[in-house]
Amino acid sequence: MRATGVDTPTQILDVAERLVQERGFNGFSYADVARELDISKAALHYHYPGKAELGEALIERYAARFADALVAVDAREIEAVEKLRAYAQLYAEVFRDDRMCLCGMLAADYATLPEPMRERVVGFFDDNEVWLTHVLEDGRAARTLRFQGSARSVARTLVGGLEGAMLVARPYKDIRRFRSAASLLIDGLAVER
Amino acid sequence: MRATGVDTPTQILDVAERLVQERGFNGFSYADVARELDISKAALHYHYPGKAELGEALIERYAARFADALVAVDAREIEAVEKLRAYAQLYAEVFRDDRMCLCGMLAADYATLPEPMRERVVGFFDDNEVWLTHVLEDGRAARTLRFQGSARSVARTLVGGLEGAMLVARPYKDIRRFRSAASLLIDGLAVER
DNA sequence: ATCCTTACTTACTAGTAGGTCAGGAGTCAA
DNA sequence: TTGACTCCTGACCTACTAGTAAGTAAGGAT
Repeated sequence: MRATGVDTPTQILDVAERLVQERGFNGFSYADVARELDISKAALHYHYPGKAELGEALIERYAARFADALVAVDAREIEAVEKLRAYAQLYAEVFRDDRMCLCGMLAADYATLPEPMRERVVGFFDDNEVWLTHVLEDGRAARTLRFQGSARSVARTLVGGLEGAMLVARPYKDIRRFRSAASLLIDGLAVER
Repeated sequence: MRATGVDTPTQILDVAERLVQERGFNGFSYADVARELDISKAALHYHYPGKAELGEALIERYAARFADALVAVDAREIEAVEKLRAYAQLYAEVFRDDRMCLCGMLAADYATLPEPMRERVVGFFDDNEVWLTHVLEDGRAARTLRFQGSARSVARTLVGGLEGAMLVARPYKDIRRFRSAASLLIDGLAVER
């Protein structure tokens, strides 16, 4: 453990996470991470035997943090549309410093990922979809949300829409592009009053 | 020129395009392309001096084909909403055989791209945005489309929404996921009657 | 005092990355 | 029949890739 007070495995995850979110899974190397932390490549292999295992750990931590954030949103006594806005806000926070959603980035790299990573990426999207589906159903039942089609299909459209909004906004380095798209996607579901 | 009747530069673009759309710009190599075409890596360098130039040629051709398709859509005397559906259909065709939109994929790889490629990727999105903005404005004027906010911001939401729908649908290998999201995005703009 | 674990290091491997260069075969016009 | 041009190959280069082998300093347990 070094001066930062953060243990090495965590520091490795922090650096690798940022690199994957910025550059993609095939856009960074063990050497990149080792250089930034000023440790040897072999130290990385000590903590994470291979890139596949590092990738798995990355998704696991990211998904867990996201899941925690969703639980926190649920704990707030707010209307469904506000939960959707809070959900979009999670994405907006990720967008800062030119980062793409980790799993959105890995979805792009999907064809080159080892199988265990693939399963976790899909699991992340499934979890998001389930959470959004519940929020949408609650909102429809409470008549604060209105939409055509199944809650599930709207949930999928939202996940895709927000991931895509990040993807396209990133080259422009303009978070307003993301916010504008997120607002249009969500406001269209709100019952006017 | 070999038995196929297609010249080498075009064959190179064909293979490289598929590889980028499937695996990303950092997920394929000159060796991959050379192996598939059964020519030497040096032959690739003869036609495209470096990966950057190959990438530029890739985007140029892709954007030109896309632009031609948009002109063809415009030539058809159909309502704005049908033009939007035709636009989404262009994406759906790209989605076949596990391909992501070339520029959507390059948007993910954006941080690692050489500057000339970056400019062309942004140019592609700009062109799409402009075309969609015109269609949306025409539709609003003809009262066949209805939406909140500027046509420009809706255009951006559509580009992002469709790119993201492809991105997320690809791990599931399910074009219905894409079609469903595309329908929800576009039908929400149509004036009911 | 010894043994064992943790957390590394240096030095190395085989393989792949993008890229270069000299030259050769085929075509074509003068 | 020579020269120029196009399109290509084989041999090569340097840098980097993920990963491994062997060793070591520090610290706790017995």
